[in-house]
Amino acid sequence: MSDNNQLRDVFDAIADSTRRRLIRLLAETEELPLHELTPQFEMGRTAVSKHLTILKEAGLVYDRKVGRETRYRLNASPLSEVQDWVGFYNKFWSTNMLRLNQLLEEEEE
Amino acid sequence: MSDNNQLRDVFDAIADSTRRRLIRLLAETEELPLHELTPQFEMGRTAVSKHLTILKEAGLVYDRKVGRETRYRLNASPLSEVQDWVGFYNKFWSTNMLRLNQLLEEEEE
DNA sequence: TTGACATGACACCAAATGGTGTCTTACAAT
DNA sequence: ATTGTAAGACACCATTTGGTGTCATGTCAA
Repeated sequence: MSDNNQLRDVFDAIADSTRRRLIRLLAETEELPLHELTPQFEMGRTAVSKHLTILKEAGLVYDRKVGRETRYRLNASPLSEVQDWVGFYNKFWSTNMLRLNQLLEEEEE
Repeated sequence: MSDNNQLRDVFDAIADSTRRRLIRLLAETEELPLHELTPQFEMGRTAVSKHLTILKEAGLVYDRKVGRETRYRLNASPLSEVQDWVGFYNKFWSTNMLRLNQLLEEEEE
């Protein structure tokens, strides 16, 4: 299942380190409003809000309004696409593969 | 181990779908020169070359000159960083976690 | 009801991104 | 020796990105 109606590529969403930190914070604390997330970063509220929008477009966060604040919550399931992708290449950095690379290096035409 | 002298963030390098296709092609064929990679894409040689440079900066490809061609080879090991990162969040999309999300959704304040 | 707070929605800007085309150099082949 | 191919190095350009500041709206609290 997971979310397929994502406007934005998940790989794109996690490319930015600020967004990865946001994911981490939301993983730790379950649900957080913008004004509690902002002071964790050295940038303005608007910038953090934009990053959260991008995460939302990728389906990585949900948001819900509670009073005057908007609380953000992690939805990690789109990350399964990343895990599947990277899992495929796992076999290419096994110890055997590193050995093969060394051999090719030494050969050097 | 793996490569730590990378100029560019691995997450950044794999954010682009063209570069992910390049990684796939190099995983399939072990070693390929630029002029064989280029026709796989709907863009010019220069653009493909730039993408390969970015992959190189992230340590994801090696290149070696053979005659007048430059052959590119995959080095998947920096992808372990991605696998480690995404692996941490695996527990957040287990079936139990999805159930919890549903409950929070229904509650809805 | 007045004032402070949280956020959304813009407009704006500099720098990075992802393409293009051209020129030059190196190498291969005839 | 000449010609064609492979690729590096640029200059160039449009669009996107990642930040800023400001203004408007909605909500809480005194």
